[in-house]
Amino acid sequence: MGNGLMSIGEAASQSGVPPKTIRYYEEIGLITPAERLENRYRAYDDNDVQTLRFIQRARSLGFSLKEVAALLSLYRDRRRASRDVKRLALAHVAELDRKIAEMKAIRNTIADLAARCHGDQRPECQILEELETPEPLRDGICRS
Amino acid sequence: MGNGLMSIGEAASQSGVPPKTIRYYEEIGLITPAERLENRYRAYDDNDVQTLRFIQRARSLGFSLKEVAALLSLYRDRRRASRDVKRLALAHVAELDRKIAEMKAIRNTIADLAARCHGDQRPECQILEELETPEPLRDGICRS
DNA sequence: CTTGACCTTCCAGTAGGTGGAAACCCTACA
DNA sequence: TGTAGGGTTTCCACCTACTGGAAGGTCAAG
Repeated sequence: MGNGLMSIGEAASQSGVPPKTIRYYEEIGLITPAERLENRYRAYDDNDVQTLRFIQRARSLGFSLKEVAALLSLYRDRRRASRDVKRLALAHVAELDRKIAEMKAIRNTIADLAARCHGDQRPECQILEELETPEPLRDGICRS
Repeated sequence: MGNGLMSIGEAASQSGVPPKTIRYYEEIGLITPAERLENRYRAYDDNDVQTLRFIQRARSLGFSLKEVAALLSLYRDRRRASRDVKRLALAHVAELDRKIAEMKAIRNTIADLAARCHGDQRPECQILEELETPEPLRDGICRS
């Protein structure tokens, strides 16, 4: 293909998004359906690869596909206000902060229990006892 | 039901596990199939509720259903060594630590980008620019 | 001419449920 | 007696974000 078009495999290796995933993104309408060659193979240009790379990076930063779709439409809109992009990013940060706090609390609860378990041959185990009948909550412990 | 048996709805409200989820747990074999009354309704006793509560707590601490199944079999085994329980708990703590670190790195990357975006009417946006063409990695930034 | 690496489609499965439909059961109330 | 409501039963579909595999088409090299 000397005309700036490439196969799905080439687009995959240039963007970091696997072929299967590219087809999936097309199927769910995240990207516009690729052109087809005579043999029905999908054909991509550098612009498509750019978009795929954009998606790949947004995903690696933990944005959901829905958020990626929003980012993409902002990305393509030359007139967008940066305010809208920032709002989306800050909402994501807030969500991450929430999840991190939750996981930390859970982590500490389990680490706490594990510290009180001898961890030897004997059957007595504070961990199972707590799961069976929990003690009253202490600070930093989250049970939703 | 005066005989210590209760319906799925009652078991649900006593354990905190919704009826649908109880049926689901039965379907996947996490709990043993409930007894049935003449009318084919499921019937639970206090022991079943205890088990459901155990599951509910383990789930709220982020254990996967597979891990919960392992905890349950340890829970039911009076001869188990507390070492085995502790190992499972500590593995979970390690996994949580990994995820927390990953999320923190991602969170900081996005917060960083957002700080460099004006967030006003203008279209220029550092966030989209970074997604389009990333700068070299700096410390604390994770891109998998 | 065959081999192997691509590509195509479709179907199924992952985790952990949730929502809804259609039908049955039981009780209370008019 | 009829009915309205709340439970319960089953089954099927949907959610996220893919991934694996099967069956078949295409193409270039040896």
